[in-house]
Amino acid sequence: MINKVPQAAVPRLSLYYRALLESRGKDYVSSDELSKLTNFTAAQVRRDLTYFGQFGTPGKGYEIEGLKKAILGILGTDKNWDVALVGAGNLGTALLSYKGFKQQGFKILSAFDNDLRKIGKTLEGITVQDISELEKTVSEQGIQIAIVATSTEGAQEVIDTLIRAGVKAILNFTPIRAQTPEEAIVLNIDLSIELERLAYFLTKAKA
Amino acid sequence: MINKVPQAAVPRLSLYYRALLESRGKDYVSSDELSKLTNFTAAQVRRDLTYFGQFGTPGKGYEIEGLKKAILGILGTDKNWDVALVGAGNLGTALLSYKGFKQQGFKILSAFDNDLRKIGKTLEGITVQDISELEKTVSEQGIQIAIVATSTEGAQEVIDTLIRAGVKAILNFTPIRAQTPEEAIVLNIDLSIELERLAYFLTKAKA
DNA sequence: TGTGGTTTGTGAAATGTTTAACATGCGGTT
DNA sequence: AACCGCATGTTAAACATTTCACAAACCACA
Repeated sequence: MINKVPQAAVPRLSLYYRALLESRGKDYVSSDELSKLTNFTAAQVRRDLTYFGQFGTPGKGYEIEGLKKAILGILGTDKNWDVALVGAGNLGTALLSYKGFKQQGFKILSAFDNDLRKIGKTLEGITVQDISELEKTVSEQGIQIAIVATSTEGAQEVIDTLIRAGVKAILNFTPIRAQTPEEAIVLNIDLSIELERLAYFLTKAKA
Repeated sequence: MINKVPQAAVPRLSLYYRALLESRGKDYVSSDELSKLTNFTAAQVRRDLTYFGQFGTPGKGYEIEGLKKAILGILGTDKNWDVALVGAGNLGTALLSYKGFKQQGFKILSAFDNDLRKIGKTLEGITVQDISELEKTVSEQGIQIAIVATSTEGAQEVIDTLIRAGVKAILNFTPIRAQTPEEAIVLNIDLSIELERLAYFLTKAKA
């Protein structure tokens, strides 16, 4: 592939996949139909898919089962992924019980906290371990994905430890912007910033 | 202002603000220093700020207190915003106790659920109300921002109700992509999609 | 008042992404 | 086997965003 894939195309792929799940009973779906299901333009649907290969048949559209498998393969969600959770507070607990993860092949395998009141507790079948065991456990289990839902204070250190343990991809719910090596990725979910974007929208709308 | 503001500039503004908070003790800060604090380029810092006005002094930089106030005004976080929370499950409860919101002037004023076991409970000083009261309460209280942390099933209906009640900005944690009128905004926080982006990164890295 | 050092604000270029438009290719039909 | 209709894949244009590079502006100091 010569062309680079726009970052935004990847989450769109996830949405196309969801749309395909809704198209049961049919064999083929056109970019036009996917467009209506996802609210992206038909041209964008076709363009996005061609970033990754040629999946359609002119005159017919995309064979649904084949395209589903192809997208799973591209995203890597045809495999199961083990995930470590750091921080078993309110948010961490909520994430542990979030149903959507398991559905797409993500399994939280171990959870960690530094709060003695939480360590040893079992939530959703996972026993919360002392954070001092983080590096050893994660590296032994070969976990590559981690979710950080700790307080802000220890977050950079937690992320450093995760990287040392071999984690390559992190979903970070703390407001810090961590420094990480090139070969790792951190996606930040920053709730305050999202609310501020909403406030900006409301403020601007009035002006 | 002739030039349109890129969508991505707004969250960067939030990050500049945070960087300014860390620059205590100084009066002025340069785009170069802000660049180092935020990992954006100095040119981007300057460009972003000029989307909203002229805040700097050539040769000196940006006066910190003035710039802080300016950003607060732009984002609308100089005011307090009341927020409604729909869905008092694990995630909703976690959001209720999330400290970062209050800090930036967002206050969850009321919470709703359709589960009889949750209705009437008081969490963080907020009593969970029956979702049937959603439209009336939210419209009476004049709330403009809502967080949706319900299950997938009722989500579109919840969002429709919020819009009817006058809500203009929604932070949506469910995986649905809601249809809303032009004058409203919905920001989607889709945890499965974020994990899938991570899986894509890991899968691609190997290839 | 003039000069030097510094940093902004901004045209212009470079880069990246989306949309438009259509030639190409495929399947079905006669 | 040839034709028709349809939807893909792709080329080119349009649009959007970021980076570059420098003139203009300001301050400090002599």
